[in-house]
Amino acid sequence: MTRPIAISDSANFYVSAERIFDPTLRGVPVIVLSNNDGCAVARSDEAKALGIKMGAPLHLIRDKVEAHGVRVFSSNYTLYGDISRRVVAVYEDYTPNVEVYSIDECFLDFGGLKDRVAHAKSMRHDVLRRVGMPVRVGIAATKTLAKCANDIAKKNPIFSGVLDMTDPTLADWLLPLVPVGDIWGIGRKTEGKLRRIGINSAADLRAMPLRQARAMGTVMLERTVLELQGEPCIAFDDVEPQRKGMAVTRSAGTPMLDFETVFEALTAHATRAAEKLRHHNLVAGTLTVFFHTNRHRADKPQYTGSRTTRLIPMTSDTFDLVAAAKRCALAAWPNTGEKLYAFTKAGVLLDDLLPFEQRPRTLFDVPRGSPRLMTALDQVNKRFGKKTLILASEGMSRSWQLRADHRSPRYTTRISDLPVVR
DNA sequence: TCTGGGGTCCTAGGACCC
DNA sequence: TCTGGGGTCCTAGGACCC
Repeated sequence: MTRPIAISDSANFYVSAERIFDPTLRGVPVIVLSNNDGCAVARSDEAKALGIKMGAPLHLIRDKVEAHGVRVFSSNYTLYGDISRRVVAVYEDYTPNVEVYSIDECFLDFGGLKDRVAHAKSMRHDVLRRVGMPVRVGIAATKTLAKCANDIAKKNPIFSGVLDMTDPTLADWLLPLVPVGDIWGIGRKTEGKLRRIGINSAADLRAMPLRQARAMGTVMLERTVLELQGEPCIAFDDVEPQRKGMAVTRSAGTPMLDFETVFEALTAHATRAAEKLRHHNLVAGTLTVFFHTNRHRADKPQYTGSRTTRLIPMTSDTFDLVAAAKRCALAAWPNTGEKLYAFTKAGVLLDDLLPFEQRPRTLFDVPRGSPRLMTALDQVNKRFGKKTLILASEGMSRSWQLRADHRSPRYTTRISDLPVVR
């Protein structure tokens, strides 16, 4: 038999992270908003019970929020990232192999254990005691089955947060309980297709002929069927893969009406992208810029601008990226009258990433950009705080900057954010 | 008034080659 | 009259994930 895999995920991760430091949030409805305070992306159980859906726009649920005194937070990624690292550190005490899958989920190698359930339970208690984060664990022969087990444990308190579904007989009993749309890898479109032919649960999908799965979906659907049958197709992978692209995109707090403002935002995004590249010791070969108007406003003029350019030689230099972004933005700018469009979102995408050492050299490999200046820039901004040194083209008005009206203190990473106790 | 951000993988189809 | 076949590479777009 293959090595059992566990997946551990945090309950309502962002909300639980907020609750660690503010006990008054426990037992009451809490939501955490997406960037720009747009949508609810995390909800406490109490908020879910009020009927607040995942991704609900704040302006559409305002009444409910006010009527029930829902506590509202802007997202505080600095805090969540730090809590996530602490949770992973506990997992690492319980298994030699951890695959960090997302900010709140890890796959764990649970091979060679005598009593997997006891092991998972003590891990769970330890995460709660040492970090304050409630987690749930699903265990099975494949990743997809482990996700199913986790889903069942989440919805049925009888399992106390741990379900080991390694036993096939148990899987026979439980898989009919998992709706087909809740299976890992089955999204809205595929769910629709499957339900139309009478496949409604994980047990149904497991029984689907492979050829039919391949024909209806892609190899991905075929793989999902095999995984449900207990045959691993998605490898356990605890080495971080080489990332292929990165993006910095933001909605604007207020609409951007002219080129200067859009370019200020793009300067900030390209600057941030360059910082991320240097932090990972990467260079990029392609840069794309885009900006668009509000798609939810059919009554307003719509425009999407987008241009891609090669970066030769490949670079992580802020000045190079900002210059390339400006060329793209100018080329994509609408040549109609100014201020016709209200742009609400802009972004910089980088592709063809390579480790700096593996970059292709030009004939004479003339040093490009200003590596020492970039090092100095990064050091100053690290020591004196983000955005201490910026390019002038980022501007000072920051009218495009996003809203975050409800952000909690960065309790674990910024001393000045800590509340003063008298 | 107000609707997120950052990823991965797969496929189809076009361009190009011999 | 009759006009191949089989590759590779690249890109755009779809679907999915959290």
